[in-house]
Amino acid sequence: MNGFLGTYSVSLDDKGRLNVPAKFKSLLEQDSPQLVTCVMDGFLIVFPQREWAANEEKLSHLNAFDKSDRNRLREFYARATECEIKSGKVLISAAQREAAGLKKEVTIVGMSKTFELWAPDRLKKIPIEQTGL
Amino acid sequence: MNGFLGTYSVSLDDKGRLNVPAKFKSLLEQDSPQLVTCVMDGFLIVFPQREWAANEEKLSHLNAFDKSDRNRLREFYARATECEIKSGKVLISAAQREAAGLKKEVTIVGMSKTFELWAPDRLKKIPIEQTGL
DNA sequence: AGGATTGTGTCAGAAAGTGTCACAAAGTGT
DNA sequence: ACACTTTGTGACACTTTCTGACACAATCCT
Repeated sequence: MNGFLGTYSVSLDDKGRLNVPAKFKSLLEQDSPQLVTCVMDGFLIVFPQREWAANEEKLSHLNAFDKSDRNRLREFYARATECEIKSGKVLISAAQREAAGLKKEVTIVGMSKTFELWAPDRLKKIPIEQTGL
Repeated sequence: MNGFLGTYSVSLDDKGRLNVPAKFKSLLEQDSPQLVTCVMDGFLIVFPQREWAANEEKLSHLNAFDKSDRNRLREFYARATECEIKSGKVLISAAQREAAGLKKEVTIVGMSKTFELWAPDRLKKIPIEQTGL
């Protein structure tokens, strides 16, 4: 597999753990069990560790002692949580589940380098724009 | 873990001690139990000992006999307090709690090399669009 | 010195996170 | 279509972490 592709429907277990689909799991295992989940506008993005680091890189020019730079850095870091695949599952923290409106059912959408976690009803509301396809 | 990430909500105990989240604790223990807390603009920054030293390094070019440089140095040092993780907890002095408006509930925000302590009501959310994410 | 205040260690119960397993469902090969 | 393999679900027991409290030590004040 070349990247995360497709849409999957999975369910969280009683403790809020996500069972990573087998296809994604095999991709991740080549890398490392480390992931970073990041709250976006109503959904979560899951970055493999390496991919996260690449994004972090882009912020390296910001100055942590400048007030507005610091605010931007904070937004970035505060939304993120480092987590790990354990026994094939990833625990999504209560706060992040809350932020993304995740209950039991979760829709996973592959986005090549990353993938997204959606509450099914939120995803349905996103109109399909012209993709140029 | 590669850095402090994420947002945690913790509570101070009856003596104003902060229970450091386990994920941060494991990061700190690789380093040392020494920390420096520094009052910023309405919140506190917590530096692991080593990170504090690195910042201090950056200030070393300032001239202690220059009036405005000296003012900057004073600001930096005067606001800081050295403290230590003891039995997994860090005592935040009454003065610093006061300055940051910390009562019982505290929001911890990871900032990679450092982390911040906020009174929940002071920490405002910035809409995603303005963050450049 | 005596009493108040502040700081420290510890512990029990609650809450949150983890490993494992049996079964169900889905996918595969013949 | 069948048996077999892989994947996903739900549950349970267990471990770790967090909270709130208490007892005690150190410090400060008068």
